[in-house]
Parts: sequence; C-alpha cells; structure tokens
Amino acid sequence: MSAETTDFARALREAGLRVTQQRLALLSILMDAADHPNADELLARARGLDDSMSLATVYRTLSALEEAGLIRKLSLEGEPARYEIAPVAEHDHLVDVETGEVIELESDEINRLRAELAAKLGYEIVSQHTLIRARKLRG
Amino acid sequence: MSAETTDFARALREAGLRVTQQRLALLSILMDAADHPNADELLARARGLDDSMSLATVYRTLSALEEAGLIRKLSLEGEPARYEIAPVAEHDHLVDVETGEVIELESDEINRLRAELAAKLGYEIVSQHTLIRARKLRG
DNA sequence: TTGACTATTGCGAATGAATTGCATTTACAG
DNA sequence: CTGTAAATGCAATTCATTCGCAATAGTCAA
Repeated sequence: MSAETTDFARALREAGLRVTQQRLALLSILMDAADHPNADELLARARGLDDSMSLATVYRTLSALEEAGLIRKLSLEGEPARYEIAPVAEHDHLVDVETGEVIELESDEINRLRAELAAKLGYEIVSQHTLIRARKLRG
Repeated sequence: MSAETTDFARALREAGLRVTQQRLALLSILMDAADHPNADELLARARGLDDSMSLATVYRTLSALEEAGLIRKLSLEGEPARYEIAPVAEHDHLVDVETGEVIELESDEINRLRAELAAKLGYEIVSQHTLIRARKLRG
C-alpha cells in the first residue's frame, strides 16, 4: 500500500471508523479527483476498483467521512450533491452557469469579514460557504 | 384592493405573467412573512386565504416568481427550500444551528470582494450567496 | 359584454436523490 | 481463532419536487 493509503487508514481510525475497502476506495478516488464528483459518479469510479460497491454504501460512506471531517459535501441547486476531499484551507466555489464547471475560490479576507459579522451578532461560525454563479466574460 | 395588491399585480404583468389569485396570495403571504417559509408552510398559509390551492401550484408559482425576480429561493442543506420576497439589497444568511432560525446579513463589502474575485478570473457574477451556520455565544 | 385562446390550476401519478430495514459479511479486540 | 458490533449489499421506502392531463380562469379583440 502507498503512503497515501496508509494515511487514509490512520485518518479513519482516528475518527473512530473501521478501515474498509469501500472507505479507502472512496477516499482515494476523491483524493485523485480533479473535479467534484457526485454519488453516482463516485459509484461508477469505485466500481472500477471494487465492482461490488453499492450506491447505499457510497451515501453512507460519504456521510460518515463528512461527519469525520475528511471530506466536504457541496450542495448545489437542482442537482445531486458533489464531494471533495476536505481542503486544508477552507474555500468557496464559483459555478460556471454555462458549463457547470466548479472553480475553487480562496479568500481569507472574505472569511475574516464573515467571522467579524457573525461575532457582532453574538455568534461563532460553525461553517460557512459562499456559492457564486457566474458567466465567463468574452475575452 | 390595497395598494400592495395593486403593486403585485403590476409586477406580475411586467414579468409577462397572468395575475391570478394564487400568485397574489403567495406574494402577499411572502411579503408579510417575518420568517422564511417553505413550500408546505406556504401552502398551509395560502389555504387560509383560498382553501383550494394545491401544492403543485405552490411550487409552480414559486418557480415562476423566482424566475421573474420577485422572490428568492433559499436552498438549505437537508431540508426543503425556503423562500423570501426578493430583497431590495442582496443579503446573505446565517442559520442558527441550534434553533434553525435564519438571520439576514448585509455586507456590501463582502459583495464587492466577491465581484472582484470573480472579475479576476474572467467571470461576471450572475448570483451569489453566502450561507453561514453558526452557534450563539453564551452571553 | 361576449367569446375564443391559451396560460394556469388541481389532482394524482411519477421522478429522482437520498435513506433505511434486514440479512449477510467483515473488521478487529481479546 | 473467535465473538461481536460495525459495515455492507440489496431492495424497498421516503420525501421534496415535477409532470401529464383535463378542467378552469385570465386576457384580449371585437
């Protein structure tokens, strides 16, 4: 097993989860994914590694991994949720309204403003996410 | 009819939509709502005014009104979408993770930062929304 | 006003993402 | 190795939302 696989196993154990083929498969698929796959796409890719995986397991695994903080669920409007490996730094998303492409946005400054805004109201932020729908400008 | 009802009728006509009892009812309910009701709640309230309204009509009307820019759909994680009258100034939302209460946030500054961010990537913003989940700090 | 045209509605059935019950399998502690 | 609870696969279910279709009701022109 590669170093990465070992890391996933440790991460699972630290989260109090058993290390299963299915969980390792989904984690490695998400780690390698350049895009933000949804449950069906994850199932299709996972079956390339282990053709017995079921959709129910994909959903249950994704919930468990999200709860453990290992992955992030990205709920978009009118389409199935997409998933990504939990980013080291939190980031927001920009969806190209024409192509559906998802672009990751960094902005510490925005995060700081939001934290201040919440604090002013007497709240501490649990999670925050900005979703921008945008159209590519003609070059 | 009150001035408000007349305004709604004009708004509908300007959007190229027929002025129906159902649309007026939903618009006035949303205008008066202090909260952010979902489709079921809107149906229940609408039946107080017109007990023949159907859930299908609620959904179809909400889509039409949203498309016309008269209302805004607020998609939350794991629960039915909620709706609000289209605000004069765009704003974001903070959801209290303990009570489910939705608080509206103003931040021109954040909006400006997001527009800049998008422009830098060659995009023009179609819509943008920030959802913060937060916990009330002990006084 | 009246009639005609077509958007809108109500109803029930259908859809589709996500969840669940249950019997079987598997991880892993002892 | 063995026992036990956790995890899985499958099929059935849930629930928000959408759709087909016949009936109704806005709107527009005469």
